[in-house]
Amino acid sequence: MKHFTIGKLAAHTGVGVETIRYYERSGFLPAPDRLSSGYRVYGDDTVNKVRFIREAQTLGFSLSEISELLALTGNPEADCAQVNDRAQTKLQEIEEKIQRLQLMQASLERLAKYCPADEQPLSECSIISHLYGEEITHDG
Amino acid sequence: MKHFTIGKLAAHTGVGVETIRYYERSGFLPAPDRLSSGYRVYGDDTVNKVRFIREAQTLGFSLSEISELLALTGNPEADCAQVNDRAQTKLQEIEEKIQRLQLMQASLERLAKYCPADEQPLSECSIISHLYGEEITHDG
DNA sequence: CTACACCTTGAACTCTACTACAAGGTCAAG
DNA sequence: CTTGACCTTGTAGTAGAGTTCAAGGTGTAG
Repeated sequence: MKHFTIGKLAAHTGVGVETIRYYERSGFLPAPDRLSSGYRVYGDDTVNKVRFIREAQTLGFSLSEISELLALTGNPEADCAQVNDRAQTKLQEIEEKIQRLQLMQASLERLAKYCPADEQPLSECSIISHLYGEEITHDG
Repeated sequence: MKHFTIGKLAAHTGVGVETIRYYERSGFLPAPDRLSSGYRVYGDDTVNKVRFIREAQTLGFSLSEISELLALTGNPEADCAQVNDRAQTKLQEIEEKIQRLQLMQASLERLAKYCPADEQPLSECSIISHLYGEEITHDG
């Protein structure tokens, strides 16, 4: 197991040193071991943990939701029934997000299709009307 | 076209009156027409616009990113090439989000599978190790 | 043994996205 | 023609997620 100071951890994950301390302060990362000097020492598992946090954030999970995801792991006191239960809940949330994104995707694709790369009036080129089902009439 | 006061608009979209004024102040919604009394009057298109904003927020888009999405629409000065271009960019972002969510989904599903509803030590039940490719060894 | 980058703590500051409040005008019901 | 819900503006406060700053300790290269 490699070990990192906070600066190396920050460099490997692309976040600021302050952010990592903030995560610790806020309970999103466990308190690491310390050197005699007081410096924090992290294992490479923490690199993955931090990357996971950033990943999940870009997907619309708040830090406290990410905590719940992280809580599915690493707690040897919890039993599998509990983990399984929470995993199912999170899976539903993820499924919903995917479906909504796919709706948005389909709408944008339709928009792009009806807005090809030449000049046309754009009054009907609305992602919203595409999303909310008002039929457009460009082909008339 | 139905029309709404700010209160009705808020009720129809599930957001607060203050939030709608905040959206206007911040340029995410256009300034609506006013009655002689000064009351704001909205058309039902605004209902869809506000719903779209909330939808997109839960999908991890910030308000300023949502602005960009909304800017793909409703501007009769813009030409289709421009709209098409930006739509493609946004489509890529959406595609990435979907792929990451699907990765997360697969990991959680694997986690749930290896953590069935009976008691086991959870040391290996890590969504992170599932995501970041460390092979687990429950079947040994 | 002195630079200088990197570490420590704690507190203050910033930005985003609201949310609440104060002081007052509007409008429909009784 | 008053009550009370709903509207107006403007300002201030809050929560989440960092970010910056001050004052000082650590560690290593020259």
